[in-house]
Amino acid sequence: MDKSQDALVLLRQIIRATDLHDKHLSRMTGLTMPQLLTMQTLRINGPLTIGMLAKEMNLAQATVTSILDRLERKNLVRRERSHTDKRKVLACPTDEGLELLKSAPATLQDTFIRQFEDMHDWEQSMIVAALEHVSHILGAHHLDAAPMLDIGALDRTNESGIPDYLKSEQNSLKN
Amino acid sequence: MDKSQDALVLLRQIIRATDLHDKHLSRMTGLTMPQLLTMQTLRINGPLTIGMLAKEMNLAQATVTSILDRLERKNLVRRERSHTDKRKVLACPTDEGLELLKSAPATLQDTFIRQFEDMHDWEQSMIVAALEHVSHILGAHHLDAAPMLDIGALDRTNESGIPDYLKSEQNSLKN
DNA sequence: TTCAGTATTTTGTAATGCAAAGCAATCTAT
DNA sequence: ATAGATTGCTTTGCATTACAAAATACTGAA
Repeated sequence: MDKSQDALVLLRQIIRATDLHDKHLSRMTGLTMPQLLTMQTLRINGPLTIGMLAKEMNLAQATVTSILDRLERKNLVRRERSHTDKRKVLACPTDEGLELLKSAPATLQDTFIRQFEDMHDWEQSMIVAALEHVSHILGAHHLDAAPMLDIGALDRTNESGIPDYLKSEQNSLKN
Repeated sequence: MDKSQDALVLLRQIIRATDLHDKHLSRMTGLTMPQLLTMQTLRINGPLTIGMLAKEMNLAQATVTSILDRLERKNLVRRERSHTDKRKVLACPTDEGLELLKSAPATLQDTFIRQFEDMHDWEQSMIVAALEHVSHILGAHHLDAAPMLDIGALDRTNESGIPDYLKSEQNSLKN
């Protein structure tokens, strides 16, 4: 009958699955979730200033500073001052840090991609279309998101328009 | 071309949107995210023992105890010892607690349901089918999920089978 | 009664998370 | 040039999470 209930339950299942996978990864790597999120964000985006990192992760700068302190102590991240603007500090993942992520158990998106690509072309299209629909309904199509499921937050708003509880500023990318 | 990348980006957008909405709700209600999650869990499930609550939220019992301490101090939750088994303590949302949730801004699922029900029947079916597919791929179809998006975690594993990083015990429901 | 098991709280420690204050570098307008 | 505003990060102080291990309280069975 009520397809909207069905859809909501399925969405919750999906979100929950990624959440549980995150916690699993966290245990495997010995990092806390915020630390893991930080590493993943750096892996995807490359070196970032602390401010950009904080914006990406939707956290206060002070919070990111203390997370980086611990990651640096573990030699997973290195801080490097920008040459062009010495106020800025770049957080760079170390080789050891990247290695840790690589050695982590098969990521959820690996599983997803493998099974997704086994599907018929029309099935793939149907799923993408449906997800687009849902994303639009939730006002999520504005959000800049990396193609990875593992950890639960990249940030950034683009356009105007839809739900207003996302009002971060535009970002200028230049270190 | 690469539809799997598209699908992953869309999924991340969706997950991210619910996360941002959670943080928004958190600010509006003046509760932290774990506190909000606790209240929502109680709203959905009704009074629960501390142990059940912890299992639902995928947290340690000790953690839930301290969260409840603060919610109780705010008069949003009341503790009540079970009569039949005096070891057990039931966490009951107070009227004030339920009121707080009700006065919260329009929930994400309200938006979702409203727009979803405006769609054609075949579109609804397509979306549900696609979500089922995705849920299955992620091994999420086992997860017991309430039909609500607002806050990011209800727990519980059912069957055997798929991804093994969800190994909570079976739950016996009787206070 | 005694004892193993169950349910919760207490204790102790580490990590988040943030606002506000502090500092250093840069920019802007004089 | 240079005072004042701004930007970018860290420090400080505080409240909250989060969890393991120990302590407490109750139950049910031998």
